[in-house]
Amino acid sequence: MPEGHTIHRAARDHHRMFVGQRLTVTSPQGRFDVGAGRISGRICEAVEACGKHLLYHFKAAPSLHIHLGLFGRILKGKVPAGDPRGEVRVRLAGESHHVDINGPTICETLSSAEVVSLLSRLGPDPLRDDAEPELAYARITRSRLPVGQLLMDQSVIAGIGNIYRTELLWRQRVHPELPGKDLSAASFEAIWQDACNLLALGAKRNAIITVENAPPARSRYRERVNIFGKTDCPACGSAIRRFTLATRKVYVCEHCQPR
DNA sequence: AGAGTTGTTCAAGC
DNA sequence: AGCTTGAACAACTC
Repeated sequence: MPEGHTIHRAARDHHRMFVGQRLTVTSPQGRFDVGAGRISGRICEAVEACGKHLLYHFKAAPSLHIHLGLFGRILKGKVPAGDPRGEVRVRLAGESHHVDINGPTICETLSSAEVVSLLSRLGPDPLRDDAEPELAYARITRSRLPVGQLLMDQSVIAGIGNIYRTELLWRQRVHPELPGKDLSAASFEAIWQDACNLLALGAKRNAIITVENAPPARSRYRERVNIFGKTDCPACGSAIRRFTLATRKVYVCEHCQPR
């Protein structure tokens, strides 16, 4: 479910809901230690996203660090909250709403020094205004690895996942197997700018949308994409090739994305 | 019902 | 040092 747009959307929403409030933090299954009031009852000062990482900052307490991984979910409801459904690692309850974090791969507290070290190992995030894209381009041109792999590396760019990497490369007509060191500055610029726009659109619409003039969503799965999971190229009609890159399936139109 | 998946880390080895 | 591979973890849709 989550690429960067999901996490940023949640961070904005939760920021609005929780900042300045005293949060009740519980761990229904007891699989996350919030014991001894480490966070519980503390004032929420900020909610922040960087790439796919979500951070809740508290007054005079460690931060809560969430990473949803491949399967994690964030469920929101009004207080009073009902019984937790599924693997709810942590529940955050404010005055009017509560949030359940289901099945995250990371759910932990971090000191401020640990927060700094987490953020420092992430690459620039197209959805953050403090992003420095030059750092990403420097990393890319330093490597012979395929661009399609580098775009998925969170220490190169934070927030891009498997669908966005496929779609960005198709939209900018770059072959995923192009070695990073051969990516032109112009192509990188275009990919970066496109990522900024698409991720922002995704956060706004709560769905990955990479096609122009997307019609309203019909099903629950609301993603609207060009070649991800498809068999034919919408631009030229030729067959889409799929193969594994960085342990994930990537799609390419060999005609529109020449090597 | 079972396969597939919008992710990451770690360790070991080349 | 740069890179590759595999295992482990998890929730939901079709």
